[in-house]
Amino acid sequence: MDWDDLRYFLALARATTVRGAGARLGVSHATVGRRVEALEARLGARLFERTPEGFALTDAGERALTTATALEADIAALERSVLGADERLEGPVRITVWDGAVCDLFLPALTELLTAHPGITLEVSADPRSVNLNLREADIALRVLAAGASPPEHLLGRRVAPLGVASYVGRAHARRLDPDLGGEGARWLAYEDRAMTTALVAASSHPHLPPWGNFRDLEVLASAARAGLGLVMLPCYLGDADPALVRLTRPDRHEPADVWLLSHPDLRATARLQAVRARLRDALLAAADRLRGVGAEEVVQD
Amino acid sequence: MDWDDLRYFLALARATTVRGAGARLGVSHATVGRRVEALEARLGARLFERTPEGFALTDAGERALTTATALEADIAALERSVLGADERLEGPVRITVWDGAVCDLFLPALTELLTAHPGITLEVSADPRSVNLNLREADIALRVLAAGASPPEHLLGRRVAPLGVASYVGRAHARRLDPDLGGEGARWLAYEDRAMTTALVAASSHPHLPPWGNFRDLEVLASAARAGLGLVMLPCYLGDADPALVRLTRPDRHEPADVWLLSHPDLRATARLQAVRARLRDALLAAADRLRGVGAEEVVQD
DNA sequence: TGCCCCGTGTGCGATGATGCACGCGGAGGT
DNA sequence: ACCTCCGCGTGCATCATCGCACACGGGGCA
Repeated sequence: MDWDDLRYFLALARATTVRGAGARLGVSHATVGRRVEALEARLGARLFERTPEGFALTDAGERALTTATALEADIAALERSVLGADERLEGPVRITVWDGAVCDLFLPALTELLTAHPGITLEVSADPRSVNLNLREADIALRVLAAGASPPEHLLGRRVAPLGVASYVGRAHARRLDPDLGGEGARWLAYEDRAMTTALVAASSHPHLPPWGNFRDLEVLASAARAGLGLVMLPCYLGDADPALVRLTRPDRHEPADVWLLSHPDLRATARLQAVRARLRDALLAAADRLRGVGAEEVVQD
Repeated sequence: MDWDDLRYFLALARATTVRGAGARLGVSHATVGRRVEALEARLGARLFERTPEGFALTDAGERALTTATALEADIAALERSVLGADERLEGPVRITVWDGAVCDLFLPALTELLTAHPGITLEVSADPRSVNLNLREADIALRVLAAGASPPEHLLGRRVAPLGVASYVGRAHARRLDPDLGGEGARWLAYEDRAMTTALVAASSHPHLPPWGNFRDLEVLASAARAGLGLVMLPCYLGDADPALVRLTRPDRHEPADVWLLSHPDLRATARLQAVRARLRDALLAAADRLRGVGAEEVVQD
């Protein structure tokens, strides 16, 4: 019995295809198939039903999934436990941000630390989805939470700054699109998250303008605005930093959300994480104005 | 992170030497060392302190041991869970007995079942130590419990017969050693378990005779008796079946213990285990007289 | 109805892990 | 004080495992 086979089983149960599971595990789909097959042989039971739609769990598979999920959590806890006692300024630090552009706000502040301790390796990933710090998918998470919301239970969290959102228009298209400059037929470029879009539009300076389109990434949204496809509401740190964008004439800065710095309590004492966290926090506090979007207002004058 | 490394870690934590751990796992000692080393590298922490006396757990190792032990239990439960639903009369059946000689009492009764279902493979091991059925070290255990004692909690148990113990002497040495035939200087050959030996001697027909020696295996004890090294108290199924042994003239049959048939509730519904268990139980019930040691009394007449 | 795309299962070459044999160091016994 | 035994770490030959490429089958779309 190879305990590692349960890792493959778990991935396959979640992905439902050997290709998908292999991609997540970073191995070939053939390996996933072989390992799961071996596991079934050793256990003497079929864990999956091979259907044209993919791999579906059998009853035995469902029971195994329960156990395997618990195992995964236990092993993640083990990792955190031993990592929590690590006093060396070496090793990987995994940061996840909700949007890649915020890196501009803190990466420069980390260079000194990173050059002083070349053993520390940084892994930054941008992913708007929530990550599971309990499973150690990351060590430090930068996330945006609605104002007033609390971070998940049992997580070490610090609110570093309110996140300002403002309305922007492509600089080259301001006269054509800004309603206050006589623009006609303008529309809001919409996030993929329609509920959030509706809320943002309702609270905006021009709640009567219709939403249009469906953009998932902030960067894409900014690009669409630069191209003059419509008006857009963006985090100020993004819109203000983009010279091809300009805020609408009528100010409507919202601060509906806060930026949080999250990490797992088990890793509180880990030296390298402590160091990175401290620099990160300071950098974000120092960049609070840019995150709120104050001090950078600029309006196109007629 | 290879989950299987935790299996090696666990074995090493218990064996304290890579050689011992390798032996238990059925792999080379080099492999154990390499896998544990890899685990430590991945976790970024030393789990063992390399001392001249062997591998000692560090603090981090102690914490890891807690988790790994829990993982082992979970995985064993998973095995039982999927195995419990196995309706095929195929696969391994692992039986452990407290003494190899009892196999004579039930193996003949299994031949029919085993020839009818060649897919069933039998693995029998004789080990007087207690086995952990929760960890699935065996599927079915035959164990001797003191009269009145209960089987471990949460275990499916059935008392199949009282175990008779009687005193024997080598047939060729009866006249010389049996006190009731005028033997002088006789002594009891002692079990390794001195407490049990003392209790047995005290309850015997000749409590004044001194214990002597230190014999671990029942078979060895019987051999010593055959050689005339002394008197011996043996389970009746053993002594009565040995033509070179004869019971002492003064009867002193004890029934201080019971034979129990133990298995795990999770495996109750497993077809092949059900079948084997049923045959096993019937065979032992049919052999109850031999286990008690009645109907086979034989006394050397002067 | 025919085409295309996606996903699974299999054969072959390559890589990485395993087992074996050896050297070394320390502890215990004589 | 010497010797011997036991256990750990390392180099090399072997073998299992993995990744890659291909064939096959089934559903979706035009």
